[in-house]
Amino acid sequence: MVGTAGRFDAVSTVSTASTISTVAAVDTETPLDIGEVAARSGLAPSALRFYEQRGLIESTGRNGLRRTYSPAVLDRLALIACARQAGFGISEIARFLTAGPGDTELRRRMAVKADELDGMIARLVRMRAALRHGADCPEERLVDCPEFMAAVKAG
Amino acid sequence: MVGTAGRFDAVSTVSTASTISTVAAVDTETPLDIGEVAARSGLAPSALRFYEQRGLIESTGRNGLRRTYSPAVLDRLALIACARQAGFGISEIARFLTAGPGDTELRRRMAVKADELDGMIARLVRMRAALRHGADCPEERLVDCPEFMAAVKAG
DNA sequence: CTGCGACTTGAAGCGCGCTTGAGGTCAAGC
DNA sequence: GCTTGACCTCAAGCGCGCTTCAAGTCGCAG
Repeated sequence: MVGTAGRFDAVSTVSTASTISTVAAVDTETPLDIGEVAARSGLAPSALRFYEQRGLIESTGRNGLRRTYSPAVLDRLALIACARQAGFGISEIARFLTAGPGDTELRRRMAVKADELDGMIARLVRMRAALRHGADCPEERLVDCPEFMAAVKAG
Repeated sequence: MVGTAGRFDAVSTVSTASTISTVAAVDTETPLDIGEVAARSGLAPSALRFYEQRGLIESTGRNGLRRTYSPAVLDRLALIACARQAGFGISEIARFLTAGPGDTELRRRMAVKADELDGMIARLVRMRAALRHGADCPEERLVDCPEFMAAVKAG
């Protein structure tokens, strides 16, 4: 159940309601219900509820008791996923997402974070080089390969 | 207590015993006791014990009942930190570190991981761009800034 | 020789990011 | 109309990566 990730199962909602657009253009109006969003984002409904509870996303309404979301939430989820992978915590992301106009403090912290990302990216690039080298390095134990270790040390 | 990270407090061990080397060249022989390693790596002794228990590092002996480590462990810890930041789990890192000669399966997985890092690095780079832009974007709410959102979507 | 303080062990605890369970509600298909 | 099944809420649980606790041991300064 868990391993079997998001499969499409409620595409009907979208395809039935198109009376306006010419082709199959991406609908930015019709609300998606949580199942759809889950399927498209690859996240579990429980995760979406969790995010909503934490203020990362918001539902635009209900269909019965099912949450419905604006299609725009998908972009937002992409952003969240991106930020998560960059090492941001949930509450931190929430702060970024709810950033007001005069929130100079937060903007400053964003710049700081960007600088941190510099270092992180550099480390990841070295890690990647190390892995690539390690993948076909003839050395017995990887740890004994100077090139492998060097890739990590530098920086 | 916790916030007050590793401060030097056992440097005596090293400085007292130097009868050999000419200058203050980095000693690759004299074992470091756990406090030293903790101070130099920025990790807590408990974390070092934890890593040892999980097979990520190994102590070379004891000084009384204190663990002692080869200075080489510092490189290894750097590698581990790097790998951790790249999203590797502890047990996964252990497998990489204990890689044997004929472990082709593991080498293949390293290549896969390297490819995953490609995507990850790309996302981080985009995240960085988004943060840099967001840091001085005049838009009211960051989420409303098309350039900010675009930085995340692409890719 | 006596403290002191940083280490030792093993087990329990914590924060984070969700997931799972119990018990319930609703919309749609038969 | 009734069943089905995906959602609902709220609370508890889980895996990961360490940290903390309790009780004990040791090396070194005074």
